[in-house]
Amino acid sequence: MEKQQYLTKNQQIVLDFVEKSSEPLKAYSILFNVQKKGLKAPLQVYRALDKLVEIGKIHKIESRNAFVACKNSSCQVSKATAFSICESCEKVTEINNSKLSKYLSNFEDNSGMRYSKYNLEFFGLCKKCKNK
Amino acid sequence: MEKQQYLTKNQQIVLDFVEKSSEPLKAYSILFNVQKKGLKAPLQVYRALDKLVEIGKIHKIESRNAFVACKNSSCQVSKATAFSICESCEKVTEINNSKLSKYLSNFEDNSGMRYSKYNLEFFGLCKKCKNK
DNA sequence: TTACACATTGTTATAATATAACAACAATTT
DNA sequence: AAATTGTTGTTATATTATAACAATGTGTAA
Repeated sequence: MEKQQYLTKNQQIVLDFVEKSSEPLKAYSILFNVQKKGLKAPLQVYRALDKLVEIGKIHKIESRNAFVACKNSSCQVSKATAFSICESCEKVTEINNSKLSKYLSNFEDNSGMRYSKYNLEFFGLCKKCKNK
Repeated sequence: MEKQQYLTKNQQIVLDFVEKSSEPLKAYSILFNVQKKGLKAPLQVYRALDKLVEIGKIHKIESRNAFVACKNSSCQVSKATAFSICESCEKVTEINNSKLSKYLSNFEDNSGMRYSKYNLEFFGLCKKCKNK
């Protein structure tokens, strides 16, 4: 088989659902919601998510074990991600800041390691929650 | 009770064990290893870990669900953490780079959110694994 | 010093997150 | 068609983490 260019049915179903959501979704919440579409088992969802994360259509919010669709249409691969997370309302936003991504993509320390990927999560209070 | 200044017995046992390790430890691996010291249940370990993470003695590697002792003796609170992770051998190192931490601690985007905390994980191949 | 508040503990049970293993099926290449 | 490889469905199970609650400890203040 050639390198995959189209999404499989399950991947498309999962992606569609995640893209519709305004907030990060848990795997089992996705599962519950796509069961009517035929995905009955956790593995079907996890496999779709794995692939979607790999190709950058979906990002995993590691600190929350949750998944969001990538808002950045040019994002082909999930190799440089940054998010802001409100610790009160749990609102998550993908940060799209070229200065930041340039800074981090070029970051080198004295370990001799060259980094091919990073994930950054910022925490704080969003505007709304700050004013409560 | 006053704000805690000393670690409880369970917290000390868990911290001692994690500090001895050269690699990140999983909660259940910690549990298994401290059972002879009297911590029998997962919750006892998780509670100790929670507190130790809160006070900055231990950091959680979110992408690995694993815990490492903080190598930075001045780290009182776990609010600005950065790690390098080798995707081949899984070696994890805490990055201690004042430029980086200054840059990230002062980072602001246009969301109106001020960040009080961040966690950054870099991925790549360490020196050893690169030369294999 | 007794009583109160409150944090910590131990314990059992269970929830939530994620993967192993394998047989069946589908698509592509040889 | 045979070989190869990837995807699917399925069952079972592993791994990670928390709920609930009674018991115990510890500092503070009446």
